[in-house]
Amino acid sequence: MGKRACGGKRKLRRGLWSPEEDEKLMNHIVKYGHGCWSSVPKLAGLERCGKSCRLRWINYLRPDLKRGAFSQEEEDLIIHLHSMLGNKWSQIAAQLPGRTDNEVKNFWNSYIKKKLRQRGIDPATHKPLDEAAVAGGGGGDGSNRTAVFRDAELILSTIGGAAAHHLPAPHMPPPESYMYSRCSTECDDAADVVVGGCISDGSLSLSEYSQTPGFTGYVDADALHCGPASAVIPSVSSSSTLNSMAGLSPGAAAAATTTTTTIDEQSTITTNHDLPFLELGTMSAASAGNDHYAAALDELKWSDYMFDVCYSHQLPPYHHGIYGDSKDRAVHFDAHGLGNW
DNA sequence: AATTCAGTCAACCGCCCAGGT
DNA sequence: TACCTGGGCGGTTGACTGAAT
Repeated sequence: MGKRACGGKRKLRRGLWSPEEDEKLMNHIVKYGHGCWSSVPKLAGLERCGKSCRLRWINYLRPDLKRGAFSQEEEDLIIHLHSMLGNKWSQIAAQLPGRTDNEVKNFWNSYIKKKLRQRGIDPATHKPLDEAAVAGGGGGDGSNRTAVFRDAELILSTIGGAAAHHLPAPHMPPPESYMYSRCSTECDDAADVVVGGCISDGSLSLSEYSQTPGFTGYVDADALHCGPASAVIPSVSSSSTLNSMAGLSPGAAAAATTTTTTIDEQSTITTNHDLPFLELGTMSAASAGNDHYAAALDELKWSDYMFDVCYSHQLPPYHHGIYGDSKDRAVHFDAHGLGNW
């Protein structure tokens, strides 16, 4: 099985994308949508394979990307989700608006993994390292995640600071903002797991992970394979949702990301997925004085800049150079068809 | 100033899965 | 039912960059 890597007979370009290629791809998708990815390169006049175009779009050109530094809340959420899902980067990223699976994966591998190890936690199992070793060398697939993970405790004991108190210690009752819903199937491996201070008595899903007034992270119940009783919570970071939003204007898309979703018969939660740049700005405002957020703001890259400016001035994006970063790769895009967003 | 090293991140590769024929 | 194709995902690689020596 398995297909050949893209390329085939044609000699296709590989490696880093040039600004010109980005422009071609962006203009094409803005005008026509991506449709069938394999036809995109031809239609867009690119000597790339469809896969490469898709990846470039999803990981870099997509207008809803947040970029910039991960916030403490995002980091906490990633750790929690990883303890439940393992290396399901796409599912984890789906709960982090504006983040891509690649970004989350890189962040995990380059930063969180190391941080957990330094704290004596096996990043694969979320157990103490010595315990993980006894358990049989720690199996790197995360399949043995079900016994004990104390990320909340870890975070509380290590980061101090603003975000820590938003996570309950394992012995503390959860704040009201934590809402759990029972799921019917496929969550058995979560049995007896300590999650944010609650020990479930069986199937468990963390349906809302609300930590700060300015930040709400969501666990897509479907992403947790928690059965049909759970509702799907839209996430603007998922590519499927992005596709569905392709027909919306930015304003409409922003509006569309504010939804009310019924989780089960007892619980109703209101999601408030602001667009990424707005969210980051909100977090920053809510966390004034927190250097972490200040740093995050400082590291805003082109997408944040571009969309901030465009939305706030009711302008279509891409009138501004999209490469607002230090690489100084100014490119201007054709604004036609942006009503499609 | 030059070199080495480590960290980050964009991109590719190979596999799996779903849908169509 | 078997095969084919496209989309998607996770793992890995390699270029780039900044810090350390």
